This record gives sequence, C-alpha cells and structure tokens, in this order.
Amino acid sequence: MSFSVTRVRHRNQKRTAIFGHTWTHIDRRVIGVKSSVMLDLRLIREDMEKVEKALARRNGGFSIRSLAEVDEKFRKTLAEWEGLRARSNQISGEFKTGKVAQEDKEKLKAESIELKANLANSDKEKTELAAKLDELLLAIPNLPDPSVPDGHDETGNVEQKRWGEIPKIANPKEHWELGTALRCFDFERGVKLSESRFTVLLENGAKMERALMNFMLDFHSARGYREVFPPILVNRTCMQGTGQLPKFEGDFYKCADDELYLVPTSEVSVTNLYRDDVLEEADLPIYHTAYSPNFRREAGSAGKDTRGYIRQHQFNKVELVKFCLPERSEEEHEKLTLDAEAILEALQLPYRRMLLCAGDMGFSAKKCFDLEVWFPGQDKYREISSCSNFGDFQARRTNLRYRPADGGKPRYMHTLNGSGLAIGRTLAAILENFQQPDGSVLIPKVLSPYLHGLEVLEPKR
RNA sequence: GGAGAGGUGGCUGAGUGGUCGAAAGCGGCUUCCUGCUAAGAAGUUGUACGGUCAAAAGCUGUACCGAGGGUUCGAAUCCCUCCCUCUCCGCCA
Repeated sequence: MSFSVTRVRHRNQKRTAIFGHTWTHIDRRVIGVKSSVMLDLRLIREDMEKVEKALARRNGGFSIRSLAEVDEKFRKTLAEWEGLRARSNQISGEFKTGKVAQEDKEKLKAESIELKANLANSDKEKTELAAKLDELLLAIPNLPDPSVPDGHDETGNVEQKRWGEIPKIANPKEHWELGTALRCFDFERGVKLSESRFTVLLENGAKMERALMNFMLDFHSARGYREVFPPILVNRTCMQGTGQLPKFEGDFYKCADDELYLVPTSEVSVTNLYRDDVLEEADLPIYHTAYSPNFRREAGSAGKDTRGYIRQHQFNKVELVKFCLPERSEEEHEKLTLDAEAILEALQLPYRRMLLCAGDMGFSAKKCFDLEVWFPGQDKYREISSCSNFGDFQARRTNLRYRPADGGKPRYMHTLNGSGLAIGRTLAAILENFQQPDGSVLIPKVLSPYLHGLEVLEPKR
C-alpha cells in the first residue's frame, strides 16, 4: 500500500517510506492561517443561526456576529483590491504590447503610480481584516455533535456503561500511601529536582511504569495500530493545528529561545504527522499508537489533587490516533473507545464510560467519551482516558485531506484520538484496586510477563 | 558553532525583468491505432478565493515559483530580512 502526496516537495528533500506510505517532510511554519479554514466559513455564512445555537451549548460566549461582520468587510475589501490589481495588470499589459504612444505611456505610468497608492491602502486593510478573521476563527471551538447532551459541567455528563466489579476492601488506602511504602514513588525528591507535581519513580514504580507502557503499546499494535514515537518538542504550527493554540497558551511549557512546546499529549505530534498532505482514500483509515511523556502546566488546577500521582506536570501516556473518512468517524470513535476500554478490562480495572455534555468537552472535540476508572482509596471514579471525535475540525486546521477514490477534489478527513491509557493513573489505579490487607499489591496477570514474572509488589520490611 | 549549496507544478528539471501559471521529459487522464511481446499516435492535465449562471459546464477576475518586505509602469527572475533542507568540518548520545 502506498500513496502519493500531492504537496510541494522541496529540492534536496527525500521522500521517506514509512508504513508503506510515503510522505513528505515539509514544515512551512505557516503562522498565518488561511481564512478559509477552521470552522467552515461557508457554514457560518449560510447558517449562522445553526452555528450560534450549537456554540451556545458550550461554556463561554462565542459570538459569531462580530465574525460575520469582519468576514463581510474582508470580502468587500478583497473585491476592491482585486479590482485595483486587475487594472494594474491591464496597464502592464499595454506596455507589453509595445504599441503605446509615448504620451499615453506617461499617462499610464501616472495612473499606475496613483493605483499603487490605493493598492497599498487596500492591501493594508485587507491584511488587517484577514488577520482579524483568522484570530476570531481560531478562537471558535468545534460545534458539539447533535448526540451530545446539554450541560455546563461534569454534572451534565451521562454514564453509558459500567464494567467490572468494585473490589470490597476494608479501609482502603490511597495510592500514594501504598506506593510510598512499596517504594514506587518519592514525591519529596521530585519536588527537590524540579517543583511540585513532579515525582521520582523508584524501582518498583519505574518498572511498573515501563511495563505498562510496553504492555499498552504491544496490545494496541496487535489490534492494528501502528506504533510511532514522534518528537516531544513541537513547533507552534502543530499546537495550533490540533487546537491547543492560540487559546490556551498558558497551559503549556514552552522553550523560550526556540518557539517550541513540550507536547501536552502526543495527539499533537501524531495528528500533525500528515499535516498539509493529501492522502489517497485507499490509505484510510490510518491507526497510530504512540507513547510520549506529556507536559501540562495545570494552570487553574491549584489545590486539586495536590497529593499523589494523579495530577502531574509531567506524565506518561500511550495514545491512540485515527484518521478516517468523514462518514466513518462515528463508527471509528466507538471502536477506538472500545480499544481503550479493552486495556482496562485486560488489567481487570473496574471502569465506567461517560458521554461528555456540551459544556464539559474540550475545545476541539465534537463528541467525547471519558473513561473513568474506580479508585477504592478515593471511593470514586476518576478520568483515565478521553476518547474524542474531532470531525474535520483538526483536519481543517492542519490542512489534512484525502483524495476521493473517484478522483474528485481533495476533502478534509476526520481525526480521532483517545488515551490508551494515561500510565500514571493506571499505575495508581492498580495500586488501589489490587491492594491486600498486608499492604502488598497484586500485579495484573497480563503485566507479569513485562516484569520478569513478578506477581506481587511487597512492602520493604 | 564554522564553511558551502539549495528551495519552481504529481515527479525530474528549464527558466536572470514583460511574450511565464511557467519549457521539456516523466507520470496521470481521455481518445485512437495495432495484435504481439505491450508499444505507438493525438489531445488533456495544479490549487485557492471571487464574478457570471437556476445549477453544472463554460467563460471570467485575483492570488500562489519557501515566507515576508523593497526596487520597478511591470518580479519566479534584481535587492534586503527570515525560515527550511542538504553537504562537509567541529561538538555530542
């Protein structure tokens, strides 16, 4: 299987074959975004009411009205500018023929110079409006799918299923207590090395973390996801493409000297793999799985989960990413969610699936399931995976298209992703769910092979 | 970090001021021809946004030769800045 990529390829660049595809390595570092992308401007023009209604279901006011105004002004200015250009080109054409009398030449020159001044004004206005339009468009979140329930926060989420039996544990301990006694975590030294919400994994924790990572990657690979390990530092274009920027600048770590960001999730790098490419319909769907460390500043989370290993600035995660035909994304979303659930089931961790309400969904998502794992020590379900369908939202921002089999014009594909799973939280959940009265923790059977057959973590005497 | 080279259409690759959206070849598509080892012939072939049209086709305007700016009546072509890629050296896992 291979596809040809219809994008520009630079000289001296070699095509690289990967997974049977070929792709081009291009980074145009497009900072400005064409106004035709983001939410479909056409949709906004044609059915503003529908868009407004859909957006109103999200938290925060997103007025389309100002956008429509700017759009109208922009198009008017564009038409003006194009008219001036047309005349200017016409004048150049006259010169080309060489049949212009000397005095007419002078006249034309004079007109052209005058035109140039007008053009400069018009151009400035056009550029400003385009920038304004992009700014507004980039700040608009995806429209919630009609099947997404109303609601403002997590209380509006709808439980869709439960799996597994909640273990009966007398006086359950929390994972940090267990993990500290089992020599999994050293929270103090993490703080010493960087700051709060950074943790050192000690031998058992380090080995468990690594075992989980390998187990999950193998598991997904066996189910048709192809493994990739992309860069952990990505440029701004990537972050904008998946929807992290420009709205949430404060949530991420950034290298001051390089305009590079530490990925908050490998969703960013993996989704951007095919940015600016035109794939063939036959290449879809594409499934990838990737491990990466993730870095989040957790701005706005002050006081939340300050103890333990649940909310860290740096954490490991195995991610699932899909690219598919628009008409298949709903089905692929369900399958992807089942793949994430399969990990929890293999590990024998009780969980439930929540359908997020419109107000609780992330910026780029059109529909999202959260998987929540049971934490006996906390006596509640906690998020461990988030499986989202983005529709064509990210595809527009990343210019990610495919050519239909019938040879028609390239169309935007759909992207999806989900955690499969957040490794730190999985470790914490294992500690809490498989804790024994003596403080030891049984290791899930599927994980033992990744730990040289180890079956139980025992506290040091 | 030092030195050099380079960025043009699906690909290769011409193009140093108007006749260039851009030669030629390859590839793709369409048609024709031939039966013989798969070749030949002809034509066609980028993207985006607008206008015209009931709509499509067609016609038409504008932009796009890495990005941005400048010179000029006019820029792929000249000048400046930046980005990226490649090669060699240094350093390094």
